[in-house]
Amino acid sequence: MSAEQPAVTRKGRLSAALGGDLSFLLARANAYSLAAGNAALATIGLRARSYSVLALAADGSRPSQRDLADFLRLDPSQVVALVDDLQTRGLVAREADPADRRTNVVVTTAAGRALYEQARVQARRAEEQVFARLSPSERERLASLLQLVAFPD
Amino acid sequence: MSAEQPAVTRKGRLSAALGGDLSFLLARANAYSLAAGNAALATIGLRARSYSVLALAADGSRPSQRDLADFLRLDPSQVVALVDDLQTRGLVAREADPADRRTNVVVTTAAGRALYEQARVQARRAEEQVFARLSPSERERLASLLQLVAFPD
DNA sequence: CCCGACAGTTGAGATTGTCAATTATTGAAT
DNA sequence: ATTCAATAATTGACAATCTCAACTGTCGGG
Repeated sequence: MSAEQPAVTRKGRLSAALGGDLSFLLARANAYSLAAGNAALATIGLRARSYSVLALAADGSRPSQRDLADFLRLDPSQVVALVDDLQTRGLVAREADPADRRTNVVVTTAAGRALYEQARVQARRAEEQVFARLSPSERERLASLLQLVAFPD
Repeated sequence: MSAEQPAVTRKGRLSAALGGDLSFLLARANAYSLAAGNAALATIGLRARSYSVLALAADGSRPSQRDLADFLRLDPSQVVALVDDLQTRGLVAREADPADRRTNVVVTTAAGRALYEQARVQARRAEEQVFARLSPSERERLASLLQLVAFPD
């Protein structure tokens, strides 16, 4: 016990109402994670959002914009803006889907892949910092619990 | 196993890049939680944000706006807008802090407490739905892991 | 008394979330 | 073959949120 805290701390007092609220904890943890991610990625001109699009495009899975919208839980119109931006910067390209002419497949350029490699390092750095207090096994446990919430198939 | 899924599902393919990324899982889980919360609270004219302010004001801890900003991880100017709104609707009031004239203490009115009781029911309903796939002990485990991330004292 | 720090407020601009409407295309049912 | 509901992408509009800078009044220490 540190000696310089009041008997009832401010955080302690406020925790009563929302402190055990999973939704609140999720929101606050996410706020930290987002802030750290954006800060780390700012050095290379990306935001968490654009990084996630770049990452999905970079792994060769050839996602459609619809795929991206579903997976990232974004409105399709947001994906348009994100891909527009990355495309203008020469990091990704829209390719026609031979099987369906309505569909655009998003792929990375060489420059996009190169930047993604750098971005990954930064993203990892941010994640390391945000989840520093969790052991590897705790991180796995957290991931599998979050999976159940994030993918309620 | 349903018969109409391709051998490699779309989700499965995309999961490769970000699927194990704690930051991404956090973001996606939070998106669900926020959407469910806002939907449930919309019936009584609140959003997750205003609900959280109301909740903190309602439990008698007499938080200052600074306390609210820190706890909810908001910019102080956002708290101004939130309290303005709740105050205009007669749900909370700003009280002078006798110990520090710079500080406003946010308290609930009778109407605010009454609405909060209704809101709590809705918030619980939303939470129940978002975390339906977690057992009580899994929820506790998740909460304690998130605490470490959300409050990195 | 002075002065750096803090609480609250205002205002601005960027980012994100949400929704409606439009075009081109698809796939399925006539 | 033709029609038609559903889908992918896009555009546009608007609300909500985030982030920052500047300003006022107050506090607390030197």
